[in-house]
Amino acid sequence: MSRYDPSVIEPRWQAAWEAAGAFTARRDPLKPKYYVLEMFPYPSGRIHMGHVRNYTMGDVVARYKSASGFSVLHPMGWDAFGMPAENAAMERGGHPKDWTYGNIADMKAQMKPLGLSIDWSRELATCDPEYYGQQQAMFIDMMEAGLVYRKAAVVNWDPVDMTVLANEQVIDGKGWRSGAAVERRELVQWFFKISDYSEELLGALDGLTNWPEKVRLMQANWIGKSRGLQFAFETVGAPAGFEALEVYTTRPDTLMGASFAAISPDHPLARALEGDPAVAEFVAKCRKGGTSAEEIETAEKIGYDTGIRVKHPLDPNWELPVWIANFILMDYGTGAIFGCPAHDQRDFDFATKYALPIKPVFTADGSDAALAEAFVPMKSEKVHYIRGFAGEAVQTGDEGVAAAIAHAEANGYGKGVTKFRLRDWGISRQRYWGCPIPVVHCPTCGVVPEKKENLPVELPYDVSFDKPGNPLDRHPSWRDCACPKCGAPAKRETDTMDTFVDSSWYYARFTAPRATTPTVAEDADYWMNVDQYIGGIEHAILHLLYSRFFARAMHKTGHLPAKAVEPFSALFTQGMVTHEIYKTTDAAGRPVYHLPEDIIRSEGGATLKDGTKVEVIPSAKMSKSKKNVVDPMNIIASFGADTARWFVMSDSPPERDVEWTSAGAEAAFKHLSRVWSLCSRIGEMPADHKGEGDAELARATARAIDEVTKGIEGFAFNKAIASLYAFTNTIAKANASTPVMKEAIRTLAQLMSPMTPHMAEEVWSYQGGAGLCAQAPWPKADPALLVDDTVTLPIQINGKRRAEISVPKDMAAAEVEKIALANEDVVRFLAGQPVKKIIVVPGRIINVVV
RNA sequence: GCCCGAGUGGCGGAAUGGUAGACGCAGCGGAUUCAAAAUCCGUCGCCGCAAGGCAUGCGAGUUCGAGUCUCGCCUCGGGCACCA
Repeated sequence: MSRYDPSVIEPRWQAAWEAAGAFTARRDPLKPKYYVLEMFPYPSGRIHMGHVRNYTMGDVVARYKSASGFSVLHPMGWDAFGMPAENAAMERGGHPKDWTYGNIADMKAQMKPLGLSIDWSRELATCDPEYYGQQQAMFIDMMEAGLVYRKAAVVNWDPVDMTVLANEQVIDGKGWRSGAAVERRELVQWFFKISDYSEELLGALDGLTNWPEKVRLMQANWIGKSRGLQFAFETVGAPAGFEALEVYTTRPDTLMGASFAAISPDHPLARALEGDPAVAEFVAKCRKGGTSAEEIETAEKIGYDTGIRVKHPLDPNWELPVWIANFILMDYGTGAIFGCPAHDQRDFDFATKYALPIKPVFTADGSDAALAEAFVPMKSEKVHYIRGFAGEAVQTGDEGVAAAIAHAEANGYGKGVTKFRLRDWGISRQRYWGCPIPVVHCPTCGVVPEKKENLPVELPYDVSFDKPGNPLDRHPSWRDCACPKCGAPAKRETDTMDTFVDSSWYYARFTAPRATTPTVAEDADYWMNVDQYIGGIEHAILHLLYSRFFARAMHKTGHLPAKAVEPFSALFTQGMVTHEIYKTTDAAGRPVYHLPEDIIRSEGGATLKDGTKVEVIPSAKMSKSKKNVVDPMNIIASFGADTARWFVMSDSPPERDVEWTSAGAEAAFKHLSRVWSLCSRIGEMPADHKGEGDAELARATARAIDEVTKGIEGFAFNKAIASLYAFTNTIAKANASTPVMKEAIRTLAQLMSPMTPHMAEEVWSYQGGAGLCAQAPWPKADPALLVDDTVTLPIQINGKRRAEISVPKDMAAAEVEKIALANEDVVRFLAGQPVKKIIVVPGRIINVVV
């Protein structure tokens, strides 16, 4: 065995795996199945360290499960539609399709050297007509199932990307991709009725016990269930048709503290009043105040008194003014509220500004003093109701709310309703590079779904990107078609689908990626669900919630079995790969960032190669703009894939961020080299070498198997790797006979194989392992070797460790006590004091209390 | 503001309520070398010559025993948000 040279061994073993078809997923009735999936990448053209970490984690699980006797499905695909392709076409010319498929080829070529155990025969790209045609078929099924509808809606319009964004895609009032300030526009849009499933999507979160608690909580908050009271105020002086004003409140117990009613500037009543120039002016002012968090945060609460009044439901003689207010949202509740300044800070600020009454409903102690700020205790807290109208005078907010709803229902002025924050999913995008919505607009029949035999509705290739907007609208002939119903000339829909639709079912498609239907029952039944899904926390809400909805829709339309409505049985969200940032400033004082490879790191500082001092900024997510990126290809070229894989899995727990350091990468390489030379040394040992350490090494081997197995099972890869370091050191120092040494190093190879599969194969074959290491069964630890005959027990005196003794594992507590008290250190520390109590925890510890 | 999560050596991090700091990095000492790199061996929380003392953000509490459990604070990170 020569020097460790990954550039030689890695391609060799990759070829061997491919020749053996080692990773081809097969439905095997004799084996349990295991489906492991990492969130598929967007084909940007380059892989980054985050990909390496993500796919290595999945690969560790896949290889481990495969060795453990499972029939494993571990596929890979491309989330290939979306705007970067169009942006590239606009910026650099060329065609989105060519750009995308070119990137896929590039990225695949970069992923292959990582030696991932992926079944590439199942590869798919969402921009393949073979894929999106099936998506169109499901869209039509969902239309028939009543899960799709059109409506005119005020949408978030991204003026740069010239497209509509889902609410979920608006971040701080800006488009999530372009970063442009979002405007409001009204368009007719296609929607999925995800809100039909609000209750179910919320309730089913409880069953997702193998999901991070954090993600479940984020989804629950997003769905946002609330219980409250809806009732109508009778209006006085309102225009015709507005005799009643519906309001919704989650605090009906504060009804006696009402001091005004307020409506959103988008409320129909506000619109009806816009004939008044003063109202029109005020409403326009409200709409201008953009939606960015910064603006909202600093925006002053403003209101306009309409002069209309409403009658309090509990006292017809009590009238409240109706204001239009900028802080009332039209799309939550009914777009109208009653304000209770005493118990809501916003209402308090508003009332203070416009001199409206502030009357407490409840207080902490039953007094009725004037308030300096709103009193908003937890609903679970008990308070004294001084203007309550339902239930006990002293009760919790929750009880007060329940009593108020009961009171309203009993007296017929309102009813308890449950509302959700979750809104329907608008999927229309005015873009070219997406899945065409398969419907036709017919002058006589209206909106008609395309016939399934005409699918896929394929994107035309001959389009231009010289103007903003949707190229499909401008295409000379693509829109022209025959009405699927009456055959008359008609026009195609030009909206394409949100790319989140594409990623909402790809996991199901992987079970039968070439089928002529979206899924195949036997395949879906065998492979679903995804047993382990791995990806970034950034998809905690959107992608995962949409997928959960889509799986339900696919079940309803017959494309997935009932057991697959929660498609991801276990979810793991991995942390990012971070790196230090290196900064200098140019003559004009602007920051200049430098790539890690241009930096010379020395003790206490860093310089450029010409000696210029560089400022080192603490580790942050790798980003092109900060230039703190390490190209996986460079790492593979200098150290090999196994080193990159080993490093990203070591040190940090997988859910936490890992900092990439060149020292760490070199350390990983050094360790692999050490394993390599250890393997050589053992290979050169004479076959008849005898040593004294056989039993000891056998025990260490068993312990390593046990620890690494537990580490992988528990997603504690860093701990598995720590055990492997320790085991390597043990073997290196061991003096055992040749067969035991060989057994140990072969076991080491197997235990390392999920992380460093190429090195593992090389060691395995060199030490006479049968077949491929990748196909060898996972080693089992002999339970008898996991327990030691003697144990070392620390002895504490009053909780402080003072001595330790070594006793046989099964020694009776009384006997242990005797030995402990006779120990010379113990005697010395006790100094004759009487022992009050002695606690012996078998196999763990002894504590002497004086 | 609300909801989560986390604070352990110089650093990344280990630790079913039971010997705090596994494993790795960096550091230090040594071997090898003409020398260096590489490699190997040893050492490595802080104070102290030592005995020993002090140490898991801070302060209490529960316990024979607390990094771990409870309560109150502080700091940092993440998510949500004029959501009625």
